[in-house]
Amino acid sequence: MTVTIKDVSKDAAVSIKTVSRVINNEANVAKTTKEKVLASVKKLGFKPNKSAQSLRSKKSYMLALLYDNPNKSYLADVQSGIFNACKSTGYNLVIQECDYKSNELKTDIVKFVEDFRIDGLIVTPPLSDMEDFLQNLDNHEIEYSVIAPSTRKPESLHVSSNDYEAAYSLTSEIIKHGHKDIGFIKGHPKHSASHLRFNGFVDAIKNNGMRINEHWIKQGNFSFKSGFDAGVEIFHSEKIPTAIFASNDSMAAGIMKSAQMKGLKVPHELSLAGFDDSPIAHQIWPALTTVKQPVEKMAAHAAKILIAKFDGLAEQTKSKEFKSELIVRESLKTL
Amino acid sequence: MTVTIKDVSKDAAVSIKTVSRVINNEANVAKTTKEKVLASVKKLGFKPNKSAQSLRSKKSYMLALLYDNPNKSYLADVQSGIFNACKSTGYNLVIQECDYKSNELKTDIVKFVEDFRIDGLIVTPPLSDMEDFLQNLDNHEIEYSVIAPSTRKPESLHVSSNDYEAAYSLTSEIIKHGHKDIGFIKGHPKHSASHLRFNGFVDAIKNNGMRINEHWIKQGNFSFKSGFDAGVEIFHSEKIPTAIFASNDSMAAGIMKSAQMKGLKVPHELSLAGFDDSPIAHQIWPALTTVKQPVEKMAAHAAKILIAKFDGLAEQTKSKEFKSELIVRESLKTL
DNA sequence: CACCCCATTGATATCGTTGTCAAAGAACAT
DNA sequence: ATGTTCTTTGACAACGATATCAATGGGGTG
Repeated sequence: MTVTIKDVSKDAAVSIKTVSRVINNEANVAKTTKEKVLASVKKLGFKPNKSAQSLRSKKSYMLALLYDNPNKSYLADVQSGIFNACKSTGYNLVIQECDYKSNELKTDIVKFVEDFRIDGLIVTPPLSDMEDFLQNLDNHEIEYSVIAPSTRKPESLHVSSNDYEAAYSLTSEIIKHGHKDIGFIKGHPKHSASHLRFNGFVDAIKNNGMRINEHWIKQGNFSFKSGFDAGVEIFHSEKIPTAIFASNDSMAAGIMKSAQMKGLKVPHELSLAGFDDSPIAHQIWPALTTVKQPVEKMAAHAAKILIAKFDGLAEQTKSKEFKSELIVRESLKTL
Repeated sequence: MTVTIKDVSKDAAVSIKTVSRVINNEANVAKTTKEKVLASVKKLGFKPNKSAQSLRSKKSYMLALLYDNPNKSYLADVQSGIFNACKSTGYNLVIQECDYKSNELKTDIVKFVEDFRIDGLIVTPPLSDMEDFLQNLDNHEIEYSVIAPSTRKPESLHVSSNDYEAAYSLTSEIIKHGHKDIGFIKGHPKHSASHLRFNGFVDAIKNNGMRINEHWIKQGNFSFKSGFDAGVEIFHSEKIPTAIFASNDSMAAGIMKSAQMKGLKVPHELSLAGFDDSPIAHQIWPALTTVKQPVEKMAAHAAKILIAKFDGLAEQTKSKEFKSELIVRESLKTL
């Protein structure tokens, strides 16, 4: 038989309400009572029944992760971070794929939250960049935590990364290696990270007294293929850059493929840099110079602050910016 | 306010028990009554409260996915398949990472299942190959469905793939391309797929009247690095093969890296083949010849048969073998 | 000492379902 | 017509927690 709150109350010789108070860490329980109850809980191996708690307290103890088509390793890292944060909190995670282009997205998600009684959402790019989508959640009083949003009110829950600074310093690093002709592949235009990374690149170029060559700036969408296509275009032109900075690793890998097909040797004739430190970055040769973001930690924090808010731990409900790490690998060569 | 079974019963002018019968598809409800109730359910937009159902029926409606360190894209595919299968069934998924080497694994998982009242498990390699682990689940009357197990009793729930046949036909394909000197990198020894793939390779070689060169058979563990190391070893020897078949794509990519570092041109001087059709297979150049398994479909089926069993749908509770697809890409060249 | 206040505790109702069991009526056999 | 069985239905208890609200008692205040 499973142990219930009743068994504990009998063992500790208190009422079930007092046991409930103890396991919910409520105030106004005498220290001795609390200890007595905790001893019984431990002795009997009591675990509160989630369904009963949920039914009575009208909380589902479920978070949902909203995503639209990120790369699989990013998604896996995000999930893994959230799962770790949920562990031992009693919260669980469900995963919900979305279509950011859908007209019904807003209403679908509200319906989803209501149908499943989801307590809170964790929103990832590019949904995190859709101001009206987030506003709609606010209107329906749905709680959420955003990963890497473009702009957010200070009181909203969010985690961000220093994309601009990271792109700036990666660009500076490329320049330090002697490169003057540098191409750039932009990311998906709906992701705010795309713009931050591009701005970091542009400013680093300008602050080093160099100029942008528009022919070497291509629009991508974070996919391998878009990188490949951009590479084909660039290598087709008369003069080609000595280095290309792609807004993520998949696109950098795409460029590498197009370069190699063209017979261009990386890094001897072309240096490359990516962003994200995805698995592919070190599974190709030469390995990619890139920027590693603590995605897992960011996701964990996003979940943590959301749960902290539910549990009324105001002091732990702090949005935060995470620092990235520059990783220089073989694909970047000194000219 | 949310709509409850009581509201429906009032609207349909029946008892709550009858509504319950209808939404649970129980037998012995008159057709007209059923229609009446369903109309009210639809009209009011009633959704049963999971917590209440769960509390009363002692089912959690939660499945757990057990895994130990697969590659992220495999994990993502498995999850995605299961989530799709769960959709509209009312079941949810939690993800549980395991350490297959841990001594406490068996007891930990039993405890996990009991603590969280998990209804059933979906077990992936290499846990699916640990006969004693599965036996322990049987002993504790824990329901589960296994993905790609080595050997299973016919009455157990499992999905499998034709690893042996796929490896056999990929090897035959390599031979058809004129290769006689073929190396092989084995996968993780604890995964039954490793042995199936190796056996398929060996038999294809023998049935084509050729011989295995032991120097070109290396033990790997499915990781990129193990492939790279195996490549370094092989290319170090006097005579090198004209083709290498690695038991998965990561290792094939590792070999490609070691080949390229050695100055060996793929595929002109060395043909390569992998297995799994991971993203990396077509994100490197030349793209890998490989075998694609319908991982997502397999995982979905594993979940489906488990849920079908819970719901008493015996006829849908059928284990199944899935066929793989050979994908020939640039890394395999005719000699 | 009388009073009030606040901290602590418990009895009981309640959340929204499903399980139990019995009743009512239809159908069938004798 | 009567008894028996089967189908259909409902009243009410139960699942295991939290919420409400009242009771208790110790401590401080005038």
